[in-house]
Amino acid sequence: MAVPDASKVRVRIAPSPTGFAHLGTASTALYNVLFGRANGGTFVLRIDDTDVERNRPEYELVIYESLHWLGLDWDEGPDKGGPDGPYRQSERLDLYKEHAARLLGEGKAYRCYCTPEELDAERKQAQAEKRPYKYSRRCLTNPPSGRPEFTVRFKVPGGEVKFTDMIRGEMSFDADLIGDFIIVKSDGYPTYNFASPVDDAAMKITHVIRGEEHLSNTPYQLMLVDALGYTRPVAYAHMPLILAKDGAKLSKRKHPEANLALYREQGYLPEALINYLALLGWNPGTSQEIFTFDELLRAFSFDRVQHAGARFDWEKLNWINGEYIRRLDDEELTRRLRPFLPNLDEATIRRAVPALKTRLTKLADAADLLDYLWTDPAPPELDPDSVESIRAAVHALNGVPWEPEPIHDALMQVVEESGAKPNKIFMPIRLAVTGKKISPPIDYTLALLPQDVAMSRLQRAIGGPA
RNA sequence: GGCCCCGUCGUCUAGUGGACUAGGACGCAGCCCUCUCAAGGCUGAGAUCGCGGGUUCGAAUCCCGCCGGGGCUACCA
Repeated sequence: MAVPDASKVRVRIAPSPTGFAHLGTASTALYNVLFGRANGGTFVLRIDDTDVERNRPEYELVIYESLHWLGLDWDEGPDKGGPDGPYRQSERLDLYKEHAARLLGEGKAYRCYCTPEELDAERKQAQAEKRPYKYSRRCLTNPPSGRPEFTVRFKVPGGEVKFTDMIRGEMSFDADLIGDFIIVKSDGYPTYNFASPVDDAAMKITHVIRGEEHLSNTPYQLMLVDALGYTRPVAYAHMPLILAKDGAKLSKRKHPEANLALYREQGYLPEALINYLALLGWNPGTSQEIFTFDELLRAFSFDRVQHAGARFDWEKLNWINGEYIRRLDDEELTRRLRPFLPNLDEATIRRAVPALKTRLTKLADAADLLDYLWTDPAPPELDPDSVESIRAAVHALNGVPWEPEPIHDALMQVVEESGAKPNKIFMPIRLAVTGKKISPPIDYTLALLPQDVAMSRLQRAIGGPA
């Protein structure tokens, strides 16, 4: 979508450090970066830490790490600074207080002394009478006295609130249905719907790109923007939600796949995750599935973003990740595999890489495939034929140069002499050496092991020297 | 309950009134390749386009109603 005016595009994400970094944060960040970069804009990271109860400073670091890992770097943020800092809402309290005071002074907001219990009772009664709930405005006309604690409520002007959503088009909400809502909590902190538009305005955010859960928050925020005399953002974009397999919104509690750290631990490539996330809720209109970041940048546009939530699907992610792994050159795969194979030296990993490449859906799988290199498998139960096969193999392998090709030739000799199918000979060897029925081709499997180790495992399997 | 968003193969989706016997991808099944497992190649199954009414010569596409899912309705964001 074209940018309507000449002013510099500024986008932002505003995660809350209330738990591990969320998949949705990555997705929102991606779309912000895609739109921001394509329009030569600035990407701002703001930390929305106004929930004193749930905030934890260490989670802020987790957010940084996850975003860096994905390559979604920001231009301004708490750690980098920038012209519109500070970028942590907990450090901008004075700003919100000023704005609240202004609203109070102009009669656009008022103090509310109602207790949570009283509010709850109001709400319950409305529900019992089957009438839509709106705050009664008791404290606007007739506030109780002698109560030290108060919140600040915005006096909702009502009317129709319209705005442009780059995905859904022209939106319109009836603000007469919205009750006076709280903008400053009794602890002095602003609520989300107050701090967010104030900061977006102060930070000159031109395009607000966020999850769909904020669609109905937008009229709240726009009324505040208007009341404060700020100019509204040029446009919004409310992205479809990422749903869990069961169709529910991805929650940190119920769905482990919401945790961004999981993908790094499992060995998903950041570029593969990005690719998958881009395709969740957006499509290029062509059959292309694999994109470099630059291709994404060029292809992305909000008018091809889906309106409905999309379910997260491990299978598709696995396939994309496998595609990316297969496209890595051997050197690069070796490098990326290193943290996942702490028991192996780099040379061994490098030798294993060609066989690994087509067998990995994620890097962590490599350990399952190669663990026979650092752990002795239990000797297998073998029938007499298998014992015979291994005995013949031990003879044939004796003194053979320890490389896949000579090993292969020697073993094929055994196969031919036995007149049996190759599998009859190879499977017992595989079992004896790896303890598993599945491995890369037997010659590679053997060659990766030091010759003496391989030979002793074979001998042990047949109960002594051949 | 009220307001808002949404509804095409199991999943992600193409589709904007006739080229739709509804296309692609993942997954699934079969075959080929093959020492096992993958990767790769080929083939196939899989969608009464949520349901019911309209409009039209003609509807997945337009209109209405219903149903279903999700979001907001918090001193969470």
